[in-house]
Amino acid sequence: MANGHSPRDRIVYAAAQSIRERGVAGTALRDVVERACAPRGSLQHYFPGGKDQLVAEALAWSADYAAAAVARYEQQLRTPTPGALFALMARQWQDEFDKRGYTRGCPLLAATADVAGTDDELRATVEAAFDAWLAPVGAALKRMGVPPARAKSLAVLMISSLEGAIALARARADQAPLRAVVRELTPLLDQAVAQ
Amino acid sequence: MANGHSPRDRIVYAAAQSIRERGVAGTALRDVVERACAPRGSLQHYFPGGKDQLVAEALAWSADYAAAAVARYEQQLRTPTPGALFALMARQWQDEFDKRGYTRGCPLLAATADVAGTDDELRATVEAAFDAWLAPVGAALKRMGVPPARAKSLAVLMISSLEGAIALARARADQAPLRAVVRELTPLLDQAVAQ
DNA sequence: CTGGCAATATGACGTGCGTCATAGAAGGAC
DNA sequence: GTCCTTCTATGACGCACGTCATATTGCCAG
Repeated sequence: MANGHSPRDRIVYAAAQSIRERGVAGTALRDVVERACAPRGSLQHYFPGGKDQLVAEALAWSADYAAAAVARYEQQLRTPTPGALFALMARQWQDEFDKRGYTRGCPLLAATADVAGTDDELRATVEAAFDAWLAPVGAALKRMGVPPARAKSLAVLMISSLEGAIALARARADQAPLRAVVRELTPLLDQAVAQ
Repeated sequence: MANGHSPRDRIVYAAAQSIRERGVAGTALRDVVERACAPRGSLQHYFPGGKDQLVAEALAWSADYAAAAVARYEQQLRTPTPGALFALMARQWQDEFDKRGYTRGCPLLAATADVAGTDDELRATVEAAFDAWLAPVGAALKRMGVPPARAKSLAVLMISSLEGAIALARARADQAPLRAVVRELTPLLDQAVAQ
């Protein structure tokens, strides 16, 4: 963990990973700095806003990461279709579960479940994070030939199904939900280009 | 809250509601008994297994509730099709958000996000809860004419999309994700009967 | 060399948590 | 009545948490 990044970046990253595992309420700052191989004193120095600030930055980082991944997937595709993009997004999670088990989910979903109902400020942060992820998906769909009017709602469908399938996969410790969602959704997604 | 049910039942119910709002880690037992208008001493009497037992029972209760709701929806439908069933399931959440705001989500999803990665015993409980919800959906699809081979994966798609859309709706404090998912998924679901 | 600022180190404080110990009330069985 | 089981009441314990106060280091500008 004590790699080339700055202590501050490592703390944000470690916070994001902890949220993925245990949720926001279950994330302890002492544990985060330890994982980040960072000094405890750095917490109050880099994040004077306390836990809220750190969580907000972790979520923003996660959203940027997801958005960058979407852009990467789009470039990788030889035949760029919505279904293929969705399959690649799901593929990433299957690989994650393969390699590291089912301990980690999506930080945005975890934050939503934990604090969307009680902390409106953090809720707005999560909303912005989801938007930063949905936007590139919708844009990619348009470039693939999906009518602009449908691109947004198809992006919502993709993210919703993916998030739900990730959760189901974790709960069952089985990738089958991810495979099922991809299999069932691919025809619908690719059909949206044809018309 | 001090209605006709027994103190024990009220505690389980209040625990489920608290999990929906704040997640498992964010749920405090002192707060649960207070909401349930139940004596604190009842906690250690009815739930000698501590918080884990209470959470497990709350999740099991939630799953039973969801399963019963599915059965009710199927009966309500004049023209029973998969799309209409899904629309009704989503409709319930839109009404919930309308009446009570976006404070409460799905307890199963919250439990998955919080503890699926750390507590395998509770993870198994969540898995059982999801199965108890998926089973009646799959059975209903079969009765509507969906080929048995597809019924299960379509049920997974429905639950996944619904869960994800609920989360997105909470994060954005907006029902649009639920509407989008229903709109996009209805043709696909109803098409599964025709063939 | 030295002043000053960024960064780190470390201990303490108060709070809220799950849990436990122990005692008391309620009410039927006999 | 008395006894026993079920349920309730209440305080305390230990621990982990977020936060704060306060030193101390490292380092570069002047």
